[in-house]
Amino acid sequence: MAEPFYVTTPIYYPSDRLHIGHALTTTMADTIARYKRMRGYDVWFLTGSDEHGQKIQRKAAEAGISPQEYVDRIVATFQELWRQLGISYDDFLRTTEERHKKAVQTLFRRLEAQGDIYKSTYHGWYCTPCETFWTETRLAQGCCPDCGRPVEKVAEEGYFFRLGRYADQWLRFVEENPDFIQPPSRRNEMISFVRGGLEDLCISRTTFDWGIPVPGDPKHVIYVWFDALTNYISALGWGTSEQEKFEKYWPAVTHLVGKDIVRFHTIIWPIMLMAAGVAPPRRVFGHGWLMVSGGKMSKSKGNVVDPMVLIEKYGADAIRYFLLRELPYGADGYYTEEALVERYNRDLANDLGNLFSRSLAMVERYAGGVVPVPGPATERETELAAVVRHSIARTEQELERLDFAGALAAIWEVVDRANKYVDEAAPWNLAREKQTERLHTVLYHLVETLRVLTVLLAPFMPGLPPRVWPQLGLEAAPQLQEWESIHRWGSFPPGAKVKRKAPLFPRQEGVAAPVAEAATPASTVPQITPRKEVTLTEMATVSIDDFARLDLRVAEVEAAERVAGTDRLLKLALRVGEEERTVVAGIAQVYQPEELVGRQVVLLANLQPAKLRGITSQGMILAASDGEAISLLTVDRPIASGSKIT
RNA sequence: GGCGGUGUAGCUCAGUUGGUCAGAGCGCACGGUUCAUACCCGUGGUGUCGCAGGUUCGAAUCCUGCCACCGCUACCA
Repeated sequence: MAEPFYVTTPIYYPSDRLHIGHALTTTMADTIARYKRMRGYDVWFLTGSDEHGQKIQRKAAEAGISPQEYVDRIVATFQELWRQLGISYDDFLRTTEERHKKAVQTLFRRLEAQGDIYKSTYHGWYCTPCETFWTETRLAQGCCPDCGRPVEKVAEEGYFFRLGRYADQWLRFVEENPDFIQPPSRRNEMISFVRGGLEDLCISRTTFDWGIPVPGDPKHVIYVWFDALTNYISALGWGTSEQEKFEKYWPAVTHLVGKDIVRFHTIIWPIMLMAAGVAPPRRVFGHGWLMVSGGKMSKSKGNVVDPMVLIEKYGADAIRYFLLRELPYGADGYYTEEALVERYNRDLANDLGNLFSRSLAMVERYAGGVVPVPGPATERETELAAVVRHSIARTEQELERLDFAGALAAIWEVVDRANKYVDEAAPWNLAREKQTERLHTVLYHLVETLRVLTVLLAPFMPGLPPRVWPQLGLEAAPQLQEWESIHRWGSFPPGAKVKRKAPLFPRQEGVAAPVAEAATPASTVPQITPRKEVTLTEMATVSIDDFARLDLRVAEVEAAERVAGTDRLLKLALRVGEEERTVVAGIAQVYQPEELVGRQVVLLANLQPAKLRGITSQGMILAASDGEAISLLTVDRPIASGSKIT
């Protein structure tokens, strides 16, 4: 019986599109889910959407549609983002689903029947300009502590959950389970919060009706946290006649949440469960925020970063890598596009991608593309193997504690060591001196290192292995792609045919380097500087060899159509000699599809394929642009399709 | 206001119980190499370890005070 592992993200609120911060939590969850699957766990990965509440109701009304229709539309964008990011969730729970509503009502009835829920009146202080509730204790001379203006006393009839009754039980639980709340700094905060005394929690509202009705009192709807948190068990079938999933996966759960909602997950949620006689979750991890210019992302600050745009530009793997690499354990990280490009170029292009590139190039050049039989290992190989072994152990450790940045740092120990190994072993010298056995030993250890790296990186960058295995000639050897196999150093089968292809992560050129600011204070969030236009004089010169690396071809447009939902993109079917290519081009504002058919255009044929709007674009059509006008490059007189441009 | 935390090279940060603990990565400078995506490898400098006292043979590491910054302080998705 495989050990169960259940991982969840928060269910996101579909009042708006998701931003890069949501992608962070979900990417973390996906990475740990993929890792645990590779380790043989029986994994269940849940995400979803929290669809009730006043804000949704209001937004839907503004849009002139029903709340359900409104959330249906937004949730579709969620699911599209997760698809593009490669999120491998097993279930997507929507709180408007019957299965969820039933579970919430069952839980409500149960707690009410045992006296843990009662009807009373909610009192609080409300600052109308700030739209914020305050408790008595936090008021500054009876006024709003934020703006100093007077506050209003508000009272509303509501149902209350007896949180306070369980404070001691909670403290005992947390004491007996020191790893329950992570990181420890959050744990301490929560403990001191509970020690300060727990008040009962108001869990219903009467001011709107887009929600789950209170059983037997439909004037009230069940409010936010009682509704939302229950998703973690309603999705497993809790409280129904079909709750095998609940029995299997609960409470072996890891809840991943942002630091802003740690309290709800570590205090309210476990107490709801305790009251219901259900075991509390095993682990709640509160990660930091991804900060952007101006602090936390928010629509009003206008600093929201759309992950979809970044995925189109840099690829899902690169975005996942950045998100996972940039947040030190439990702390905040900082996003700027420059930081993203710098990470990308340094870690992915220069170090990792280039290691694959140079290694495979040498196997092709010095061994005819066939992985050779290694000779006896020397101290160099022993040391390389030791670094690999250490890195694997550390990666596993860091992943268990959800330190993704630490795990990636551990993996890069191998990347760095392997690059150094190439330099020390200098295969080009061995080839020149005809030290064939030694040369074969080095090449073998290089490809074995690439294999291990690919397995290690699979949970982080799921798009990588499918691109790498064919290059290593291992696409038909699934057992060598498994996690367990990397514990057996030297498993790479000699005789495999490698096939070097385009760089895995081509360098991102043309984005302005970060402006060197003198002594930026540590507390200052880096500013996002607009992308700089590169002028002629600023471009570095290239050699004729650099130019020769571009495979430019004449292609004929066979068909063209607009890409639905965009106003700039055209999908083109091209004939390049004998070959057919699909290319997406951003020229729809200037060119009509029908005027392009039959024309000859210039194609950059060996550009790394990219997905645009879900369509894989296999190359790029060249065009001139002065910022507004666009003019396609074409040939001066007709010539055979597929002709090379030199 | 209350509770907790942080302050170490230009930047981001490691530094268990006090004695090679003054470090890593990035950036910068110089050198090497040519397999590779102008990439990789090596070498190097800078720090009064927030400030001021104290304990100790000895403190970045313990104690006190001060300064600065951050987190939590309930019904907000």
